[in-house]
Amino acid sequence: MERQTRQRSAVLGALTGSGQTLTPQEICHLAQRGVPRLSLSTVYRQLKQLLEAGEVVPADLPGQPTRYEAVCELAHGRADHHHHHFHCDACDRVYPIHTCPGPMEDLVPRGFQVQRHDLTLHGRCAECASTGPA
Amino acid sequence: MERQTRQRSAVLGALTGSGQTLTPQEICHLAQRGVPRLSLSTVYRQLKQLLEAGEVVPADLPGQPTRYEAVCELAHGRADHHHHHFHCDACDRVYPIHTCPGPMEDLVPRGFQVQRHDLTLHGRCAECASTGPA
DNA sequence: CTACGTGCAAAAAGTTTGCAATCGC
DNA sequence: GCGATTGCAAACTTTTTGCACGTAG
Repeated sequence: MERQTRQRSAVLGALTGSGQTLTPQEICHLAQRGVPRLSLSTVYRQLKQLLEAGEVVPADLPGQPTRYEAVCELAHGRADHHHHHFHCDACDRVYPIHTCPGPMEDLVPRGFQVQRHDLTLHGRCAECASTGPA
Repeated sequence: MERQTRQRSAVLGALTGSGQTLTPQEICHLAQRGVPRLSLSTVYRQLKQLLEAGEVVPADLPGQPTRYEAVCELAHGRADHHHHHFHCDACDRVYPIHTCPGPMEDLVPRGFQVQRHDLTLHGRCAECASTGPA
């Protein structure tokens, strides 16, 4: 069903090309390098389709606008790869964390069923930590 | 500086009274039982003051509107008590988790400095798990 | 009495949708 | 050519702000 439009490849290209976890705004700016008249609505619409197609996954960090990341770049080729995020408070970039502290079932009271967990680390990335160790 | 207004106690009362983690909307509805003409703006303004006063802490769950919780009820009396959250996908309630999987420094690449982490568990709470085990 | 707090309405920010024009297939 | 996709503008949601009135101290 999905048509191959310039906008679609520009959106996906912005994500895979950056190898990062981006907000819709950032995606729009990046993708406009290839398609100048690209609108933010189209970015949202394409993101929705790409989500359903499993080519992109959302990364909802607490207290921030939803970001998106390309599956192929960040998930090492596995569509369902479980990973977490590191948010640099200094440069506001988001890095994938491919390790996990392990099962969480023990943390909850009796009777609770844990199906999923999100972990977000905050701090300073290597670059910002070395630049200005505030 | 902070004045003791009916609105202020209604907002704080809604949080402490419920013992839950609530959205500003929920707080407003609850608090309007005592102050019917309470406006949502005032809820936000009081929440901001209560945050600064350390009587309330925000709980930003990924992909959801920000919720707030009263410190005294949920943090066992310690203003800086570190805790996490369990979100029930069925009833949409949020429960505090007072345990923690432990230090997270090992998860990040060399050079990264971890200062903080947020953990959100998702699943079904005891009540919903027993009611209808979907 | 005076200044902070309140309610309302409007604004800002992020996201979704309606619609006519466009473009892939 | 047909129908999905696009761009624009308007709607919607969550949160913030401007302003005149109310009220605590």
